[in-house]
Amino acid sequence: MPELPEVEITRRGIAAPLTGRCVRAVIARVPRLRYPLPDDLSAQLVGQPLRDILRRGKYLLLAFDKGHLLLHLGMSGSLRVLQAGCAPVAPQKHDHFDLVFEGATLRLRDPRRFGAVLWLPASTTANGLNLDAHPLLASLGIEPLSAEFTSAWLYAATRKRAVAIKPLLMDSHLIVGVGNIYASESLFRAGIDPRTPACRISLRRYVRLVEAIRATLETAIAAGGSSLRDFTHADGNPGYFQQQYFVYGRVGEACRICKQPIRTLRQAQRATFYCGRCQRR
DNA sequence: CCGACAACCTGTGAGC
DNA sequence: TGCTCACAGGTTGTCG
Repeated sequence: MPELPEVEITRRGIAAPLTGRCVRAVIARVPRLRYPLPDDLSAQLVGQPLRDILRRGKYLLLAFDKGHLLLHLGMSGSLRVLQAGCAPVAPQKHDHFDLVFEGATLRLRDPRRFGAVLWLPASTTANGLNLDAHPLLASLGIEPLSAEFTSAWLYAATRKRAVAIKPLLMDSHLIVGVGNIYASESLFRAGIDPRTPACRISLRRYVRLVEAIRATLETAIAAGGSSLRDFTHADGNPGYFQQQYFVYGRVGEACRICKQPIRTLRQAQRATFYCGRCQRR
């Protein structure tokens, strides 16, 4: 499920009720997700107050004095907060991991188990601040909502890339957080055919693409922000939202701009959706 | 370095 | 109803 907007919405949704609370217990029900779960999490976390929750790409980083707990939601992961005051909620089949705080529990559900829970001790994160020292974070690309993400940067970064622009947008070593849905949506907004080789796109068109990526992500965050309260509902779904997509999942339906049917194709084994009239090479 | 592909895992919906 | 298949919002590792 989660691309950058969903992860950011999750971050905000769980930070509000959990920041400042102390960890009481760690409950791991399944020994491995994408990687084996660390076996000493209780020793590291119990008694520690949660200082902050950061996001880098699609990774969430729960900051404690002794290090960071890294969470990734993979394809199917979600987090929610169970308030201690409410009736206890029995863990379901795919509820693999609980972080029990004083007064509330953070619960990770992930049916496909492509997600991750890792412990990054402060000692290996170079004075506790430089998270980029961890191999999973070290090779991550630019944050698309940062000031550094500009058309000039993207143009320069793509001069020698013959690959089609759509799979390139999804390459987290170049840009983080843009997944299969928002890559298609951004290219539609920018009027660019998803098959266009990245090196053949002009600076002018990259100006439009960078604006489109920002608008797409920010619109999605804004749409999800209205459902933040769901993160603390006892049995609600954790704040993901129905959004009006321009092209994603709309094969055969009329383009919202020109009424031509939306088309689909496969790129890098992923479905791409686009409008053949509104988007050009 | 670049690009293409398989792999990880479970659930769901379509078609027979 | 039950089977099989294709596909699902991510990332890594391997190969040429």
